[in-house]
Amino acid sequence: MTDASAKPGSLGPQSSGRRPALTREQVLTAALKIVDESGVEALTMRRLGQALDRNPMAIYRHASDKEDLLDGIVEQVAAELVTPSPPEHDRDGGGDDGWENALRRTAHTFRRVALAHSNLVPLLVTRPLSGPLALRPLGTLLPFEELLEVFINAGFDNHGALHAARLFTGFLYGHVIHELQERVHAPDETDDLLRLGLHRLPVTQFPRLRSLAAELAAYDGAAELDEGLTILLAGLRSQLLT
Amino acid sequence: MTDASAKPGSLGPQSSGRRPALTREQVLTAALKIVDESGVEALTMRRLGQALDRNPMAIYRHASDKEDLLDGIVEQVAAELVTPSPPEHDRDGGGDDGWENALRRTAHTFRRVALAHSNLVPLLVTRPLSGPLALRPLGTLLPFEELLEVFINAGFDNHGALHAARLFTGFLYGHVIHELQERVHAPDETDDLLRLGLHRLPVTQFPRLRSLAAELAAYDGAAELDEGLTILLAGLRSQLLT
DNA sequence: GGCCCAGGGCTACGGTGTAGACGTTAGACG
DNA sequence: CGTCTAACGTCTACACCGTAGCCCTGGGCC
Repeated sequence: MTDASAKPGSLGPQSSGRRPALTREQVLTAALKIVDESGVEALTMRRLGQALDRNPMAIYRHASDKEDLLDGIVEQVAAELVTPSPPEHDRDGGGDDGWENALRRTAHTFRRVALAHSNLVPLLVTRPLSGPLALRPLGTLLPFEELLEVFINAGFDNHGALHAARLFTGFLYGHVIHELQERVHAPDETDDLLRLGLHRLPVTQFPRLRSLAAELAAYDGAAELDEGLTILLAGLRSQLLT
Repeated sequence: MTDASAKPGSLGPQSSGRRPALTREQVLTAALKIVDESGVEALTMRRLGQALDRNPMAIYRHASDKEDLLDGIVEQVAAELVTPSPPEHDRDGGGDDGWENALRRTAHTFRRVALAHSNLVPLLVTRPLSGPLALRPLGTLLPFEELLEVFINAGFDNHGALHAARLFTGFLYGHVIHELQERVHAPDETDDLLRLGLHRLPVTQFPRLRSLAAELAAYDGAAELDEGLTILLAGLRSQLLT
């Protein structure tokens, strides 16, 4: 051990400095970067250690597990979803259909964030399944709490609000899943059928899908989200009036 | 066909008789069994080989990849979703709101199948993200094609049908994800707050969620699905009338 | 001073997916 | 009949994975 050649030092002068010490946030940010750039399967303890210029095992000081690491990433992204400004006192004014606009904004924010971290979407949607709701990282529950608030302020009772909130987040999940599936197959092909790869589908089994080539080609995520919102909000509104 | 009693002695180092040769379906069935019983993370090439009493490498003759294996499993479960009886000629009769009932049935079937393979749900929801729609295993597209059929017969135009089908499957995804999250934490505790683990949540941050303990405790999946359907169908119906 | 202990480094272990070469056989075809 | 071929199964080997366990170090505490 006398040989303290300090390994891949390559840093500044050997003598003094200990490096400034990692924080959980740095770890999570680096991990998220890897996922964003190269996909979930590229997120490896060794690669993450490399990105942090630390020994892979150092990570375990800030995340007990790889599972915990993934939870942390999701939680960090979930933080991008919480609305920064609590519209507290506008309840008196036009609180009439304000809740619908609030939901529209929430939906578009969710869409934007999800698309900005599209590689993370599988985790975002799937992590909640790893355990009962109340044991999930608190940060991931905050957006849901905010939704509940919106619905209750809109006039739903407890049961209705819980239900509406579930319906709404389910809708959001569904939307991004579908939108991410719309990746074009061969962008240089002119014919819609070919460009989307729909020619692969047997005509007899998939008459409907094949005939939708034009619609599929003209996909517009934001518009689709809005249309879905219109339908969903109509349903919720009718529920509220009874 | 599942009966594999054909195995002669199941031993005899290399006695003589050749075993009846594997089929892709057998491989997928065995894989699905492992997933159902022990979770996705337990599905390992070696373990699957063991379950099939074959060398792990034999699997690669029937699935090019582990990815392909997973796709195959999902496809097999998707086959449980296709409605066996095509109601062809009842189009004349009471085609009025028949489509709503059809959707209700579809939804409950989906729920039943998803809960029967709850360990597979993450894959079911997530696999579609692994590539463009038209490149997915055909079997997984069939339920979608059937949905399109329903909506078009109900009177939606191409665009509307595509949209409605996406909305509907997104709703189904969302529902099962939420339902699976309702696993009770400590079933022997009498107080709802404690039993659900909600006491973990800081009161100041989660007033709404905590106050919903009773509702959360009384969760009924089928009922929730029906309520969601009511809302969603109301929205779709109003869309159809315009 | 003495102590503690959080943060980081290193090695090592058991497990993973799968490439590649090799055997064996059932059936096609002359 | 013999020969060829393609499918199926086996084995070995490799690179990589998550992480248990132990050590060292330095700054804050009494």
